[in-house]
Amino acid sequence: MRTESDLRLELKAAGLRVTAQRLSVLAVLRERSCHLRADQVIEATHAHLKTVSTQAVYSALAALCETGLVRRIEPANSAALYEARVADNHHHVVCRRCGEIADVNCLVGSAPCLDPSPTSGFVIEEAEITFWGLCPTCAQVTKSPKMKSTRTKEADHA
Amino acid sequence: MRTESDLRLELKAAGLRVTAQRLSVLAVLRERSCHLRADQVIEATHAHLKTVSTQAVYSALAALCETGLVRRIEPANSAALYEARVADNHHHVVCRRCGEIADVNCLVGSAPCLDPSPTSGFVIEEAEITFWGLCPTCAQVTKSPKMKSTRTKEADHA
DNA sequence: AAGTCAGCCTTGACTCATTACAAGAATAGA
DNA sequence: TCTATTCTTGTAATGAGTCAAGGCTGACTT
Repeated sequence: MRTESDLRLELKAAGLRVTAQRLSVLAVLRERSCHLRADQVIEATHAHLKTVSTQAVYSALAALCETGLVRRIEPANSAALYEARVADNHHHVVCRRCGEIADVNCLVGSAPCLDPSPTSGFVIEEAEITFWGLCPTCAQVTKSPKMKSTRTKEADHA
Repeated sequence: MRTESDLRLELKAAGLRVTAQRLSVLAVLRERSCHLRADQVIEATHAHLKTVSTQAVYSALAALCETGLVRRIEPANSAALYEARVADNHHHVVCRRCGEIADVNCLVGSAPCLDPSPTSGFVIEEAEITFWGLCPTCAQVTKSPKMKSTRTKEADHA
C-alpha cells in the first residue's frame, strides 16, 4: 500500500517539486496499473482534483517520465501511453485487431536483455520488444467487426 | 539490378494496379535502401515524376504496406518510416541522441523470432525489437549539443 | 483502336495528439 | 516572508496523417 505521503517522498527523491497535479497523475497511474493515453490520464485526474488543465497533465507526465517515475511507450498506430510500472524492464503485447495491450515479463530481467548481433557500431543500451498478435477475445472471434486503428493486414497471399 | 518492368510485375503480382506513382514510390525505397519518412518519400518521388500529391504517396505507401512490398516502422518520438527490405524479419537500432536508424539482422530468422513467457492468453504473431542506444558518432562525442527530437526541458530562461 | 468503368489521383479542408506561447495567480520550499 | 517554479486559462501552431468530391487513367473489352 502506498499512501499519499509515500508519493510525496518519491517525487522529492526524484528532485521534483511536490504539487497536487503531479501527485494525482502519479496516483492515477499507480492505481490503475495499466497503459493510459494522455487524455485518459486527464480524465482520471479529474476524479482526484476537481480541475486540471491539459497542459498541467502533459507537463506532469513529461516531468515524471524524465525522472523515471513513469514510462512512456508509443506502439505503432497509437498515441503515447503511460504506465507506472518502471522498476523492471518489461515488454508489451499489442493486439492487432483491437489495440489491447498487456505487459510481458522480460525473459532476461535487465536491460538490454538481448544482444543484437552486429550493430553497425551502435552502443546498445536497451532492447524494447513489442509483440504483435491477437488478444484472447479477438483470437476467438477469428473474424469480427471492430478494428480499432489501422491497416488490416489480411494479406491473403498464402 | 531491377528494371522498371520488374517493378511492374511485382505490383501486378501483389494484385495492385500499376501506376506511375506506385512505381516511383517503390523505386525510391529500393534505390535508397534506408528508412524514409513519408515526406522524404514525397520529396524523392519528385525526382521521378514531376508532380505527385501528398495523398498519392500516402496511399501508395499504404497499398504497398498492405501487400507486403514495403514495411512501415514507427519508433517512439518519430514519424512513421518506410523501408523496402521486407523479405527477412529484421530489427532496428535507434540512436537516442540523433535519431539515426540502422538495421539489425534477426538473431533467429523468422517471425515471431522470440517467444515471450506467459502472454496473458495473447496469440503472438511477431516480435518487433527496437534497440535503443547511441550511434557510432554520438557515442564518441559523449556529450554534445544536438538532440533531434525530444523535449529539451531547460526551462531556466532566467 | 476505341470504349468502358472501377480504381487511382488531385485538391483542399480537416482531424488528432501534442506542444508553444503569454500573462497572471498560486504555491512549495528556503 | 520571499521568490522562483509551476499552475491556470486561453489561444495558436505544429506535424503527421485522413477524408471526400470530382476528374483522370489503367486494364480489361469490344
